[in-house]
Amino acid sequence: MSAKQERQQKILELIAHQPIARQEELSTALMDVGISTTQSTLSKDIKELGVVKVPDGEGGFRYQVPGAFIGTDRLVLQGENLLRRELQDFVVGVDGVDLMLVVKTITGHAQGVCESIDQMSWPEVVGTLAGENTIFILCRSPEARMNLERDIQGQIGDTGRT
Amino acid sequence: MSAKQERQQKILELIAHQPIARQEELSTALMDVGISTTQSTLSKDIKELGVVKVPDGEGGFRYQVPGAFIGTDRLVLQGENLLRRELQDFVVGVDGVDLMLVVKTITGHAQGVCESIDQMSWPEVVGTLAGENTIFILCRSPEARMNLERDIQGQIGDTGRT
DNA sequence: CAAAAAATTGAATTTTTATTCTTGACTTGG
DNA sequence: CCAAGTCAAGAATAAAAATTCAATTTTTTG
Repeated sequence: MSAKQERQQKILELIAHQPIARQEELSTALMDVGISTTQSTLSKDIKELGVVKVPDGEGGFRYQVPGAFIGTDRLVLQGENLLRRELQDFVVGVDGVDLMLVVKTITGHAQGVCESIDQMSWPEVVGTLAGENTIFILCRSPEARMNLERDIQGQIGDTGRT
Repeated sequence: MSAKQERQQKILELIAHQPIARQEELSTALMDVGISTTQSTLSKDIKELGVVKVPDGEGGFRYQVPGAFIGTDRLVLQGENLLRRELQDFVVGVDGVDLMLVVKTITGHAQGVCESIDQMSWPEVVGTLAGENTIFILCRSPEARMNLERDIQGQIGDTGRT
C-alpha cells in the first residue's frame, strides 16, 4: 500500500471518528499517528476522496466521509458508496450473537439497506432478512459476524464509549 | 416571508438546478433573480442551510443541497431534510395522471421514501402505497398532484430538457 | 406606541483552502 | 542502464470562505 493510500485511508478513519474542522487539525491528527504531511497535500486528498466539510451542530464545521459519485447531470449513489451513505444515515445500531448480526435502522429503511448489503455479496454473509426497521444477517462464522459488526459499527460512528 | 427566507429558499433552488462552485457565483446568480447580497451573508446562509461544497466530477467543486442535521455525536436525518436527501439520492423519476402521482425509486427504497412522505402529512396527499421501487400517491385534486409533481421533480434534479 | 432586545446585513479582515509550480522518486520501454 | 514520462509531495501563493464588528432593521414587550 502506497504512502498516499495509507494516508487517505487514515484520513477517512480519522474524520469518521472525531470531529475535525480544519485541514490543519487533520494534519495534526495524522501526525499523532505517525503520518507527516502538509495542508496542500491534504487539500488534494480531500478533494480526491470526495470528503466534504459540513456545518456542525453548534457553530463550527467538520469534515465528513463522502457518499456520492457525480454522474452525468445528477448525483447517483451505487455500490459501496450507496451502502456507506445508508449506513451513515439510516442505521441506528448494530448488535449480534454467535452467527447472527442484527442491524437496526430508522423506520422503513431496513429493506433498502438490506438490499444494498445483498448487492455487496460479502463472503461472510449467508443470508439476510429485513423487516421495517431491523435486518437479520446470518453469517458464516462467529468470526465473520464479529468482523462485519466491527466494520458496520465503524461506518455508523461512535455509539458507546471511546 | 422575510428577505432572508426568500434568499435562502432561492439559494436551495439555484444550487439544486445548476452547478455553482463559489459563493461569488451564487451572488451573481441571485442578482439575476433580483436578489442582491454579499459574500459574507451567503457564507452565513450556507452554513445555516447546511449546504455543502462537494468535489465535482472533473476537477471543480459545486454546492449541494444539505441533507443532515448533526445530533449529539452522530448525524441524524429527520423531517424535511431526510426527505430531501431521499428524494435526491433514491428517487429516479416522477410521473402522474389525474389524481395519481407515481414516484419511482431505486430498488428497495420505496418503503423508506414513502414513510418520509407520510411523515410530512402534506395536505395534498390522501394516501400512499409503496412497493419495492414504486410509490403510488393519491392526491386530493389534479392541481394538487401537479404541484406535488413539480416540487418533487425540482428536488430530484433535471431529468428532461432545460 | 416607544424603548429595549434581538436579528440581519455588509465592509473589512482573518482564516482556511485550493492551486500553481517545482523538485525528486519511481516506472517503463528502448 | 538511461532517457522520457508519470506521479506524489511541499513551498509559496492565489483564491475562497468564515468571522468580526459596527450599523441598521425588525421584533418584542412594557
